[in-house]
Amino acid sequence: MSTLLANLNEPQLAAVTLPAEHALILAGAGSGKTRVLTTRLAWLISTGQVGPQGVLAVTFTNKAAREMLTRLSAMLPVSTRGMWIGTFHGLCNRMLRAHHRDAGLPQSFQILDSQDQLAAIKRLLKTLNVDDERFPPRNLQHFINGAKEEGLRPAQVEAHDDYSRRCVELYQAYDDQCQREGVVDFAELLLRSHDLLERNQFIREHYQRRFRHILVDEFQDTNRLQYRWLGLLAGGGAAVFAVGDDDQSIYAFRGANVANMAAFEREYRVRNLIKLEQNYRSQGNILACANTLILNNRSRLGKNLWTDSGDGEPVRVHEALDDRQEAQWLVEEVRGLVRDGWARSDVAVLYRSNAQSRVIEHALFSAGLPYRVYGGLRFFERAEVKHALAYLRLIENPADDGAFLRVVNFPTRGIGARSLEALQDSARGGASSLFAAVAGLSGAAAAKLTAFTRLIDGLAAETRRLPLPELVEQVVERSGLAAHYLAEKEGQERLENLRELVNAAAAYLAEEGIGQDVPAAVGVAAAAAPLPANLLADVPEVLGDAAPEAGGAALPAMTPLAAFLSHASLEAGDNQAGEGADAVQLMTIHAAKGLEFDGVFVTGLEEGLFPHENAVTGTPRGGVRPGATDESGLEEERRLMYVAITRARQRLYLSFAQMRMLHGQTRYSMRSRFLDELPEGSLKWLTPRTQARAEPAWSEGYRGAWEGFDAPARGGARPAQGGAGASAWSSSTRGGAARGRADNGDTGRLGPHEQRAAQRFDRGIAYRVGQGVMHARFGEGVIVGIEGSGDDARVQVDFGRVGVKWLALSVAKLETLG
DNA sequence: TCGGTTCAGAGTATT
DNA sequence: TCTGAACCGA
Repeated sequence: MSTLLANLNEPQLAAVTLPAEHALILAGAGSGKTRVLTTRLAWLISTGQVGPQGVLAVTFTNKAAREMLTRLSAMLPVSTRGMWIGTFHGLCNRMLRAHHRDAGLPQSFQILDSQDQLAAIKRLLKTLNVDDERFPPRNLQHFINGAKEEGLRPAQVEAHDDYSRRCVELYQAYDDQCQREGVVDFAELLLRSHDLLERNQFIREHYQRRFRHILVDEFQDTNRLQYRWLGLLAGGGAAVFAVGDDDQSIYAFRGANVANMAAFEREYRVRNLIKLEQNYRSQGNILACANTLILNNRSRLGKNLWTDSGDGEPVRVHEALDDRQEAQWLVEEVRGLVRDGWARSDVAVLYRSNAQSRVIEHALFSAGLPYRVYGGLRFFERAEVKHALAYLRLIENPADDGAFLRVVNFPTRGIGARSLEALQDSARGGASSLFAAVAGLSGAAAAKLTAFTRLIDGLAAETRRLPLPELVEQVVERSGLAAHYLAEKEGQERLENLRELVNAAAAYLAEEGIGQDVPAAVGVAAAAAPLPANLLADVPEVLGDAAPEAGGAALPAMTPLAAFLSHASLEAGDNQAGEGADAVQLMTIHAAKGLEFDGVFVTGLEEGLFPHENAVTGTPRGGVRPGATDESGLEEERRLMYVAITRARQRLYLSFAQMRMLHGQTRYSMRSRFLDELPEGSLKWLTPRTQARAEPAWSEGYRGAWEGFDAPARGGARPAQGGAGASAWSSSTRGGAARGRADNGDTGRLGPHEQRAAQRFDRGIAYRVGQGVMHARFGEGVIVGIEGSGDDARVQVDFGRVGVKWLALSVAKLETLG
């Protein structure tokens, strides 16, 4: 015990040892959140307040769940097997497996990942002859998932017009299709589990009695449905211990509802609110930047990070001419760090959007610096792996039409579109699965299709006695997949991935504690083999309550194969590229959340990119509203910046470029407003700090500037679309009231940005960004930047094909146009 | 049925 | 500019 609680700081200790009541822990970045969570768990158990079976701990990612399990077993001499620690989806899956009948699901229902779901929707639209131009599958997927995450079944979705009525119909048809085929999507796992708890008093009370303590990680990321799910579980008096950080809420776009934190505090009458503000990760200047920046957000619960490790180095800021130069500079800095003895893997390069990685990769590659890009295709998402899984799914559940269509003609068996159309017609007529409909078919196509179903039947029968890894191996061989990739020129890697799938099956069994000698296709309980503890350990207990006389042997059990398939859906695996190597780490800021590095580069700090244009204008969410600003979107971007900054332990670089290739066109942007929200004293500019920022291109001011501006006849002279990133502080300075020439210093109700811009204007340069000009030698151009004043004044002009030039006004002869 | 061409779209993402 | 998906011809 003493070792368990040793070295906790005061608020950490207070949180860990709170009484069995609801609590909200506001855990700042790097404040030891995971430690508090796991130590709380360990403390509750080791003090005998609750047994390992009496707690439920839920996370968002498998990684976080694994970490919690690992740390917990290091702290406690207790087997974590069978404990309810996992992701929302994993735990819901577990619950649905245990009560599949009550949940209205077949014993071995399969889980659709996003890819599968989209395919299912496309298939549905085709079957129903729906115009997929009017109802794009992606939109429908979004609509369906959105509804489910709000806890809404089709009947409960409000539809006020024909279009949304049709969407609701399609939602219903999609759910029917899933039900027919015995599959559930990710959102359905949660919703089904929620509905089960809500409707079935017996099951609900069982779990309410069982879980006395509910611990939730990353509470700021919960959506409404997850909040309600927790509510049902906690309804019997469990103590909810919610840990989160509203300042790190960066997933609103995928349904996260930060308001759940405030709602929790209110609805659960939380009396224990603890803030963890001591940061053990970053040095002072870095924290000062984070703290000062986030003060610009209005909607916060409020928190201020501190450290006792000193100021450390200043935060370095670099301005580059363009994206390539930014990357080049970065490469030089990294080289310097490596020379100084840094490991490359201690350095991370962060960016707002994936597209930005290309230029950086190019520069790193050219310099021979090893790097690793996070994200991308993961193991179980690979085409060849999905193909193999589709065969396995058919063995487990022949009604899975999605799996059927995926592999019926892969490798090719001469089964073309026409045969499949005939089959689909027949299946529709008989309301049966495609697999079942094959039997009723006649003609030339029938023979080939029958050969396919025989293959599957044969595999199912002959592999029934085999342990899972051997089953997988057999399927890879006899499906023809192995031969197919062997014959393919570039099939080597795919073949290796298929071999890896066999290993993954073996590893899965080992992890779940299922004996390797258990036949894969035979129900685990029926075979009297050890239960896959994580999946079924509590079933007897549940059924024991329901029907004390029912013995465990009568249990409907899931096969190791079915269990492995759901594992494959729920955990997509890593993208293995370059793992373990000493390489510079490249990733989006989103992907960096939760990680930390000695050195961090945050790149592309430009208006339009970061904060991202769409977030600021509220597009496409909420429709295109040019010129509008979206405060909540901007605040989320700022939190993203906060996350980025707080990844760094020791050294932080912030960089931006004056122009950047975007969508094939050169874009000019102002530096990000976030840079101007950092405390000057904590920064060190590596390049001269230029003057004021202007309003971003898409703002009110942008339109003001371009109105009345006649684009030069030669299209090339006009900056690329949205190009006058540096446009128009001239008009925006007056809050958009009077347009045109800025001629006074009325800065009364202006924000800091506008004020600075207005001051700049007072210095009396008669040019403005966005202004068309004519140069004797370079021709027509557009001003994209202004610097200095008086005799030192320079303007940056885009002359289209001629290029972008800085011109000193005292030297260059410019004529204004328009 | 494959392979080339064309076209649109290009923000962040876990399960 | 670059990518992925859809489409058409052999």
